[in-house]
Amino acid sequence: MNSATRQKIVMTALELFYVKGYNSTSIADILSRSQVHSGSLYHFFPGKQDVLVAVLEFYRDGIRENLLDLAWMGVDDPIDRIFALLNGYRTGLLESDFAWGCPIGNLALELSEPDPNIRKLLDVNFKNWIAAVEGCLHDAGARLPEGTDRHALAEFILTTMEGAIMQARTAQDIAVFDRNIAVLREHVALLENAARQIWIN
Amino acid sequence: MNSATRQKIVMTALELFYVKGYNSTSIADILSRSQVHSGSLYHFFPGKQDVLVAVLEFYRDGIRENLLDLAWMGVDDPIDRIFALLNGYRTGLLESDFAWGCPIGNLALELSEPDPNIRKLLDVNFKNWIAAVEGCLHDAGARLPEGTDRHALAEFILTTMEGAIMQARTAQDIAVFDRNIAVLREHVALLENAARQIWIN
DNA sequence: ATTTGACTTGATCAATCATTCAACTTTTGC
DNA sequence: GCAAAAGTTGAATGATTGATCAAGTCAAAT
Repeated sequence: MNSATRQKIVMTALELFYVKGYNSTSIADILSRSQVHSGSLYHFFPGKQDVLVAVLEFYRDGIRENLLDLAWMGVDDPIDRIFALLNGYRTGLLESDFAWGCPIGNLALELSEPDPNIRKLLDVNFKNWIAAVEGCLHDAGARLPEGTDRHALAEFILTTMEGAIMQARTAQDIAVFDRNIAVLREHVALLENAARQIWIN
Repeated sequence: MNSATRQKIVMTALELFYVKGYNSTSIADILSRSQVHSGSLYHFFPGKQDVLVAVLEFYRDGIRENLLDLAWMGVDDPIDRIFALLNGYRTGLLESDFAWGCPIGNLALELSEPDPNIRKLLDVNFKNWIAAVEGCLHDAGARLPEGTDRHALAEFILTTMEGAIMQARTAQDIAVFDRNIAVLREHVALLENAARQIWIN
């Protein structure tokens, strides 16, 4: 059930949805780009929306090897890992001349009234990202003040990333992204400071 | 050049673009909802994109009276004003059952390769919002540490708002929004603390 | 070797898309 | 009061949309 054709469709759709968005990507776009005929596509997928489901499942199942492992290669410090992850998106913005961003974030805002199934897949993708960052924050241990809500902070880091991408793309200026990350860095620094203060007293 | 018909078109398009997005809103949608005939629409606008331009200009020109004045009614403290503004979006999410969010943010992510004119309008809308918040931060004076980059902080507050909306909408859970705002509140509190520390020493 | 079922081909479909236009009505300027 | 301009009406256009399907290919199983 995972033929080369099916994979070609999913990867092409992934690429197109990422750059053009879901609604602006036509089935014809996917077909011509992937060199697949419509009958084949509809053999594997009941409809366009099911292609999106497959794309979101690909993101969901591959977050470790396609995202985290790459961003964290050679980075061990848990706090550094967080900013290494964010820096991956920065690189994407620069390399694509602000065409890329966060594929999940784009779809989350584009699809206004998504199918419940799709909404859940978007949500689980966010949740997995948050869980990964939350793991880093947990690994940071006593470097953060006791009682810090690490889940909320992980959500906040996703928030910062999404908002920073949105603004940088619109302004077509990476400096906006950098300033946002700098404020986040300062926030983390303030937390680490507060944790040290408690330690001293 | 600003007939009742034209206004009806712009306000209807504003509403539809907000809820359904730009690409998912058809001219036929705008026409049927606004009870206007296609000839009239194309009398005022060369095409669909020009309707979007008019909508974005409406946002740009009305930020004071349509957004800030409403959010800041009876709120004088500059820091309170910032969170009152954010609370306005929270109310929108709740009242619309997560259909609303930030109209500019939605469009910014939906339109992947926008016309330069449109991109600039999106950008200027963000910039005006940031300038308003930056004004509050300026009014906060010595409550923030000397040397605080108030522009960067204002950008960061927009970032927080956009990211919080995105996550709350996707999770369909206002608690996500609240947790994000709580972390931002904590960051501001840490800054105010730091400002006081400097004052004491 | 033949049958079976998975897969491919590509012409074709109805629906919807943004847009056009000629005829018509109303408002404005003189 | 009349001519020009502004605005309205709604049928029609061609392009594109997502989707269908009958005919064909191919590999594996019996």
